[in-house]
Amino acid sequence: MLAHNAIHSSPAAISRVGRVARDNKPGHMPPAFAQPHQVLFCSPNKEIYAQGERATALYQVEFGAVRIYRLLSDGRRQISAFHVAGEVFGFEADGHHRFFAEAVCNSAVRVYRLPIDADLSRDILPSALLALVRAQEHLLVIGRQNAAERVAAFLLDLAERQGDLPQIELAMSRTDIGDYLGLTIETVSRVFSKFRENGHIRLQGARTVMLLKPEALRAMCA
Amino acid sequence: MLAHNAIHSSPAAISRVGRVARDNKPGHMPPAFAQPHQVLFCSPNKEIYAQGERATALYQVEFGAVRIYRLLSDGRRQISAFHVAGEVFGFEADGHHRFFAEAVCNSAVRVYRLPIDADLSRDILPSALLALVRAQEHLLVIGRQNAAERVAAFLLDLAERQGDLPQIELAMSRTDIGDYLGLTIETVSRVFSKFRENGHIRLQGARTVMLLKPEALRAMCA
DNA sequence: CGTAATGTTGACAAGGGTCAAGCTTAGTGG
DNA sequence: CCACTAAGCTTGACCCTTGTCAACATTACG
Repeated sequence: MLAHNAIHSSPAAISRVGRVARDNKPGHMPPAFAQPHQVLFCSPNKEIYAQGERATALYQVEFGAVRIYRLLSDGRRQISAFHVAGEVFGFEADGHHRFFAEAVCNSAVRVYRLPIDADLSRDILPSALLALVRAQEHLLVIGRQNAAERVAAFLLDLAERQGDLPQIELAMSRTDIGDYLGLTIETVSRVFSKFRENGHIRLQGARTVMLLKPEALRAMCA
Repeated sequence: MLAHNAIHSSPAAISRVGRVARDNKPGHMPPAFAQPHQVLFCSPNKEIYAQGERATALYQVEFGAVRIYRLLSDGRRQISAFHVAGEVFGFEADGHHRFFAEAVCNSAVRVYRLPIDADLSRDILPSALLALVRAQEHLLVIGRQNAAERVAAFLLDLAERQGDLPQIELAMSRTDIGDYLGLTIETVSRVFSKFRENGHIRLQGARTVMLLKPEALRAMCA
């Protein structure tokens, strides 16, 4: 079952791109943190941390996108979240990572080594709670919505996070989308095609989506 | 789809059972909080808070069980978590509840009104992170595991939370289990029957489960 | 321009949903 | 104490959505 999407190319260790200048880009990061200890530049599929590793830092996406996922022993994968610019990830309950984190595309990630001081830890609670609410809402999508509803919810969520522009750039492959929505790539692809035929979206290549009727999509996810 | 489990009888308002004696039961609550502002006694299906309400408190289960859930407009329900004795719930990202919380069975819930003072808020971060990890792990179960694997994971999780005794008391109905696992009651029932036929479990009535071969169940969820 | 990775589409199969009937259990009242 | 009832649970028959397998198209890249 689903063995075809078991292949992931991320044996590479974390490459520290060392302390770099980060005094630029003032204040377009939502929870404007203090100086990160370092900034990590990642090419696609670069591993940021792995399941089982000790959790030594929190991370904030500067640009690009990151996937958080888990694997079953037979290779089935569930992506629990995508994180884009400004979002914080890497929270763990007991000092070691229960998930993998990888760059989806060329990305930069700010690294805040633990322990985080008291001021900062007040700032991160909202980020943790946001992640919790997102995960719980995603449970509803995966647990109770059909394929079309899941894809509609996904597209609307992305559009909202990209500033509600009608045109969306998908950083992730169909495999990623399937593993996020609990579907196969074939089903994802068929839903995209159906949406195109219905006039709900326009596709310019596989990764550029224009939402022609966002209301129609919104109506689907009730 | 799934309209048969849309009926929920909880129009009742929250009944405050006022300040009661709570100096008893010392220190068997994992995150030993200070005095709660009140303790709420709940009969089955009593609403603790509703989606849309302002979040005014955090809650800790004293005994019994609580379900956290969301509804789609057509009545489909997804239970994102069950909470049992000692667990804290009610975290929200922006001051209002995105979910419903109801007692599953006769229960008592400690109420800590917001804002929580600084000392306490340090204590609650671990609870929030635990809830986040649980939700993300549940995503894997719902997104990528089949019916038998989901039920196996559910039974093992319950057993672990009840102290790893071989005998489990289910506080919740098949409908609740189905809505937690993203399955119908019929499928849940069939999996229970299959596990009984395989000798993995013994059922004494519908709500008492003995795990005869926990290793076999464990092997299923990889 | 050629090759590999990614995406699309079709035919078919299967897991789980739907509908319906019957069974168990707990609760109630005679 | 037992019969009656209603709610919850189980089981069967059938069917639909989505997964599987395969072929082909498209895109990205060297």
